[in-house]
Amino acid sequence: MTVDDLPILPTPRRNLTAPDVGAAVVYAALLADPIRAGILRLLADGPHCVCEMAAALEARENNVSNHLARMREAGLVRASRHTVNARFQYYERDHEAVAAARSALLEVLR
Amino acid sequence: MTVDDLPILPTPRRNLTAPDVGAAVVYAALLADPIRAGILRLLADGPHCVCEMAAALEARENNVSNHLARMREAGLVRASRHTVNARFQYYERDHEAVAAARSALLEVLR
DNA sequence: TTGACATCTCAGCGATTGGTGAGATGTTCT
DNA sequence: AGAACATCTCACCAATCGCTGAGATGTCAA
Repeated sequence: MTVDDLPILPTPRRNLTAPDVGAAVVYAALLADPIRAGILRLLADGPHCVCEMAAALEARENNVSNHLARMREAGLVRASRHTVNARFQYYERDHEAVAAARSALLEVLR
Repeated sequence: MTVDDLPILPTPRRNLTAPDVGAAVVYAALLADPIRAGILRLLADGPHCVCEMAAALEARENNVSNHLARMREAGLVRASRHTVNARFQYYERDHEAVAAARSALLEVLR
């Protein structure tokens, strides 16, 4: 559909309902940072500890930890200490939350 | 896969390659605002003029116009005056750019 | 136990961002 | 031509955001 397919003498429709994009905006804001997006991309291939991700992303560990805290609160990732070497905190994605993010964003870009 | 499926005595892999999330971050930043996300969602159903979208989103027209300018520069939307009533500037999505945004974001959330 | 390592938390700062107001351009109608 | 309308641009301000540094907690190894 191009613009010229519109009805002749268009009168702006001023009573359109506002789309609900709240969830999509929240998830997009989380993805809108190279470190957070990099973390999510890394975790797509399986769990990683903080120092692994910091090295891969060339960022400082406390910085990565800060971003992980935000994504943890948003429910996108989950942390658990490894049972053998508890010094490392391993992060993994919450697949349900990631699926929710995916569908919320696809709803906007549909 | 859960964390306990990891190899015993894990040694952090510090030589992982950094994923390229540049495009996804740019598109996510554009979606990370209720007005811009609302615009994209509205345009999914066909072209709209600025005043229509401003009314639907309950935002001021110059504010909507500002956001449209950013999305225009990013190539996500395109504007053209209606041939009959040239007072209205009709916006439509650039389907190729939207598809690029979709695949960049899905690559991160894969 | 001591030291090294991995992670977390948080205050502070510089940078970026979104909304606003005002003014300018272009279009339609009378 | 003049008035009303639709849109655009831009400087300004307040709010938000990301990075840093410092200090604290917890874990392992010597």
